[in-house]
Amino acid sequence: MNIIISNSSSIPIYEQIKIAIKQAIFSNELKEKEILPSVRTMANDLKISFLTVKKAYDELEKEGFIKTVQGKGSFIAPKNLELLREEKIKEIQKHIEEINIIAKMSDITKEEILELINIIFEEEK
Amino acid sequence: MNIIISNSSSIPIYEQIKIAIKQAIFSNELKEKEILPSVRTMANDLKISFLTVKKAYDELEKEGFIKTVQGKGSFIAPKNLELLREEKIKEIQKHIEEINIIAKMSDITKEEILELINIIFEEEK
DNA sequence: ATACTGTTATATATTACATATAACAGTATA
DNA sequence: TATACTGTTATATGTAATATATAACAGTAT
Repeated sequence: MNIIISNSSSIPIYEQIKIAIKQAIFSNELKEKEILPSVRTMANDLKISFLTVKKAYDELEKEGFIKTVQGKGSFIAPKNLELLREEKIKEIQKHIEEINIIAKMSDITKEEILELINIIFEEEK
Repeated sequence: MNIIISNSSSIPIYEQIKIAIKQAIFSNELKEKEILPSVRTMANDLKISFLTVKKAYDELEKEGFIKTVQGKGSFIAPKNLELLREEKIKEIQKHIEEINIIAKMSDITKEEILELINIIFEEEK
């Protein structure tokens, strides 16, 4: 579990931790039932407060990505690929909504956007 | 100039004002050299502090959308539509690149994304 | 017992956002 | 020139989100 955080980022630290863990789950670097670093261990490693790590873990648990047991630790939840996919689709939706706002403000047509998508998506084929 | 703001939104009030004015500029509701409501007038209308309106105006000026003269008021800047368009297209490109990365990581197909675009873009028609 | 886990409560600090108030400065005009 | 508008600046206050420090408490494993 290798996490790099930046305290100069506008993204809160606990959010950076959440993103890193989610990505590790998706890339299978963290597998089902695997134990995560304890809140204090990760806090020491990252030189931050354990309360910040706890906040990240609490939210990950609420979102169904991990399962925490007092006295034992936090574990990767039986992975729900569909959940991860839904998360990613939501991220994409947010980007599209942003694009929609910009496009409407600037008289950029859907056709122009589709063209950009074609160019960018085919680039690395 | 009709602006509706929500103080329960997660978007700051000054940001909501900026967005509303930018949209009014692009939709030509506000034309070049047209005067905007004074900071105090808009503050009264929206029942907010004039300092919040001033913050919005200050940022709009920095971004080149309006021009403020002490004692006179704030005016819509001579607009360079093509330049603004190019900037907006670049913003959209960045979003599409982000989408591309997420999609490739999560096995989300271009077709699924195009479907999302259709849904989101048609929503308010 | 001990040494790990997580949990909770209290307090403090910083930053962004928003407000209130007062005083100051530029512009237009009756 | 007095006035009534403009914008500007300084000071102070308040709230919420984020992050920290510290201490005490509770569960688990050996």
